[in-house]
Amino acid sequence: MGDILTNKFLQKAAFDAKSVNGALLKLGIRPVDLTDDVMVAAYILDPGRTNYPIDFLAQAYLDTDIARSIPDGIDEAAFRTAELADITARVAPVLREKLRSNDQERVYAEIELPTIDVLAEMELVGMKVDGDALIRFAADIKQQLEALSDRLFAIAGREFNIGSPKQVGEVFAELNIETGKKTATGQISTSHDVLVELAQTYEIAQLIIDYREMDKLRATYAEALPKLIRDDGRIHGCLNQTVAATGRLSSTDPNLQNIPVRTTLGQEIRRSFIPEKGNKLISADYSQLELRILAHITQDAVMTNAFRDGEDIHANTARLVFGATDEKDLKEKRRLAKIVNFGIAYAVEAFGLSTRVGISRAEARKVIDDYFATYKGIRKYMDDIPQQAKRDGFVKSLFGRRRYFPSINDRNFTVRARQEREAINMPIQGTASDIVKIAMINVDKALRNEKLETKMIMQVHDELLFEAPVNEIEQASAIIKREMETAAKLDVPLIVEVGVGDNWMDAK
DNA sequence: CTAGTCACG
DNA sequence: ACGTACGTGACTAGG
Ligand SMILES: [Mg+2]
Repeated sequence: MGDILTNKFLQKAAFDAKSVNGALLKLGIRPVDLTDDVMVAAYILDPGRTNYPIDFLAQAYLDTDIARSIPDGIDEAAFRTAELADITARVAPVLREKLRSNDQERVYAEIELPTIDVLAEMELVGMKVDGDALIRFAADIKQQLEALSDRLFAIAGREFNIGSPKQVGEVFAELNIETGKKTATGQISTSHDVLVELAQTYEIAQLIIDYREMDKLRATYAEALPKLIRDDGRIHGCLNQTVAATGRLSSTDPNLQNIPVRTTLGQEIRRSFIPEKGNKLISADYSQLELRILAHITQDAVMTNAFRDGEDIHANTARLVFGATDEKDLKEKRRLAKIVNFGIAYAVEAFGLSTRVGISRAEARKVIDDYFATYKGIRKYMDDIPQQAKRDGFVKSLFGRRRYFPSINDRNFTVRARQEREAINMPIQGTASDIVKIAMINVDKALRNEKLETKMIMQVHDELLFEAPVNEIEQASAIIKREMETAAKLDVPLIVEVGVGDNWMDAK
């Protein structure tokens, strides 16, 4: 077996190679050098599926079914394992040929396959978490929640389950508080946006906002995470490579890509992610990655030059599009520009922009028109991509990653418009995913070449997080920054900001 | 199991 | 005139 796995002249295909090599890695055995992962290959061919079970691969690519029953006298687990190996070996060349004819061999072989072992290693290393700090935080929050409950019940004139949107809506009705907005099922909406509006007039709305924030932190993080800390003091979550339709990774069990960072209270959670004694955390994140990619893809001269000149892109937009002049003017217009710059990558319309910025629809319409008048290349892109998707059925990232849009010609306006927005966003988000994966592969390799102990421990879409011995910090930081900034050569520079700290918050 | 909500990029 | 910003995952309530 060992001879087969280490024989360089044999082609070896796996189904879910991260599980295979992760298990080996855990035993201290070097990962197998695999020529194929059929699950990942199927994901690259069509990343829009929810999963890629072996039954599907057999059916779709070999036109066969897996056995409906186990032959007499054969152990079920043994049979299914052999069958999995058989189908994997047979389907691998079929998938390879499809990748080749799609011109996707490089994204598969040079990005996705090398990413697998990097992810396996990251999962194995895990993240150290201060469980006691989280438990203390949870206890503290719980007291505050009880105090808040009492105030809420006093205002409502009765007790109710604050965690139930339905009951919150009922309380609002009893107090004659009009929210205006309804949910998809006709219920009164009590979402954050609605509550912020109501908070202008009603104290209860602000209290519910506060309650929700604290309860979220309590349940999802402060109480959940300590239970997941293993004997080594670390959390070993899963990084999924075949889930997101755009090429991004996803994180589960637990999700470590949505650790709070925005609110002061939430930042306490982030502070509980710490290095081992003698180590520090290094956080490296791309500055404006998606906007830089948008500039590159659209070849918009104005935005491209702004990035080349090292401009503050939002301030630049504020001046060029919205005519900001003096400092005071700039501050407000920069805020608007930032929201528009983000929204553009999601194909925001006047309606969406108006509610986000707090201006009228007519004003929002003018803002978007002015934006496109300045960034003409971006307007062209917004027109071209949906056409491309309608013509080809898919769009692709800079590195050949595809996403299909089967409903982009739907007769239903809403369905069609949604797919058009998804199509507009995909090359941007998809290319960002490509670049970050390339960076992960290259950083990992460079750290190994230099024989450093520094370990990559998390990826959060445009950020890589590392744990490094203190004596390696300078060298590792330089390697990380260099490899991330040179992961792709675009017509605009890629800029990475590196921070070091004794917890995830302070490393920012 | 689905809906509603909210944490992140 | 339609519905209205992309991509995720987890928790709670309620059926
Ligand atoms: Mg960033």
